[in-house]
Amino acid sequence: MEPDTRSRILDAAENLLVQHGLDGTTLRMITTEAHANLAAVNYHFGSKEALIEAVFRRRLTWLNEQRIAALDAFEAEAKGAPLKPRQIVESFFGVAIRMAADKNGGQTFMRLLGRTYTEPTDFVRTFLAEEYAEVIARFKAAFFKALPDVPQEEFLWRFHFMMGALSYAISGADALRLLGPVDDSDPEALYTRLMSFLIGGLRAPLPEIHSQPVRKPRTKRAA
Amino acid sequence: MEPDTRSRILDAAENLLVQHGLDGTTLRMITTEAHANLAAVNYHFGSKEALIEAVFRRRLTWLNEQRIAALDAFEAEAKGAPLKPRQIVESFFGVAIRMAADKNGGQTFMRLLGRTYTEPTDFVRTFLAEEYAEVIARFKAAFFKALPDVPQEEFLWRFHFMMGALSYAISGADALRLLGPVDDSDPEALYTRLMSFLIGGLRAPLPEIHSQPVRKPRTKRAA
DNA sequence: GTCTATAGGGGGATAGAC
DNA sequence: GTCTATCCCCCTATAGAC
Repeated sequence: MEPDTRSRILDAAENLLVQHGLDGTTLRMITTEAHANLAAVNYHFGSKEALIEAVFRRRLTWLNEQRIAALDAFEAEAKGAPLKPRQIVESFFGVAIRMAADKNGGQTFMRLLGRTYTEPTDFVRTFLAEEYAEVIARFKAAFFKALPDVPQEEFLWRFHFMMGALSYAISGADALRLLGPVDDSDPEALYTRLMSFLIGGLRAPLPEIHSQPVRKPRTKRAA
Repeated sequence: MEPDTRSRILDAAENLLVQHGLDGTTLRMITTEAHANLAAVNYHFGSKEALIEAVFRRRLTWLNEQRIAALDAFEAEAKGAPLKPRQIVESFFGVAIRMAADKNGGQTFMRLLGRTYTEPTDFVRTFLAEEYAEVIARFKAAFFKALPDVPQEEFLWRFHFMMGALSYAISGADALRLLGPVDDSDPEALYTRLMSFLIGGLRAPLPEIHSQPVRKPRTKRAA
């Protein structure tokens, strides 16, 4: 058992949030599992929302630092030349998959993070945007430099699709089991599989988008 | 406004569920938005869970019928020959993207479906498994026939990753906006982009998985 | 079929003793 | 820092009038 109440509450909240979601997890569930008193949450964190924010920040800050460190290392090695797409993908998604393989909470946390992107809760989105601002800027720049032939908008979509694949790779094990019996116990295999898929998607032939060539002229608004 | 109370409740529930999740949506919110009485939900559906199930089944049954119809059409045309991967992907994911472009509820529903896969609520998973059983069997068979060189386990993972990309394509618009300003208003462009990405991922070079070569002998269970 | 009213339980937050 | 006790709110579900 953790030494201090605060840490025990964070761990319990992480575990319960991934199972029951933000609204489905109650302070009573959390304090019971943490062997703490109900009032302890408000004493240590101030409110349920503040506790949830602390759960995310605890590991997300570290994750994004790792991502930037990985990118820094590749860029130092490249001495100003563009990175290979594989290196950028590795820096962003590889680090995440490796964290997801860490039984010491990382696994739980990454599942929580994965399901949170599709749950648009306002206060969560606000601090996620904060936490991600720097890492997103760095990776966009690296990708644009590495793939100058890919239109920026196209790349943003592909990055988004890649996030979806990552999310399911980590937190969609239940959906996966809908498909049939599979072995999801080997993180190394998962890493290899996902990287292969992501790079295949990223480097797919560019589609021709026959979109409206120009934004439609602004007409009177419909009622 | 819809003619009957029952339909109004279903529509209101769909809208609210996608925004607030299963636990975050209350019967009061639903009946208020539907201009119905609080007791109407229990009269028409029996319980909150039964209402949620009705919301899913109303459109999911139709969606999966469309998927199977699309596959049937391609298979009739192929006269027993394996389909092209592109045709199978089109049948499964193309139909979904097209439903997601339908403003008449399909859009909302597909976003709801996308976020539900990563929310493992027991009673939802139960009826989703039911609704998907047939379509999954059909598509697995078609894929295995089309790509006999891809190991089945590898394919299941790729299918799973593709589901993740689809989910984000449809319901992750908020996460996408974290990345920067993008135009997500053109469903045709989204369709083209996603298909290109999915097929790139599906046809990526097979990774070498250095997993434990044989299932470990069954040892005594740990405590 | 639709309403009002209410039962019965559980939620987050806090006051105040220790 | 940690506890008990409690406030006040909102939840789902249902009984019973219309």
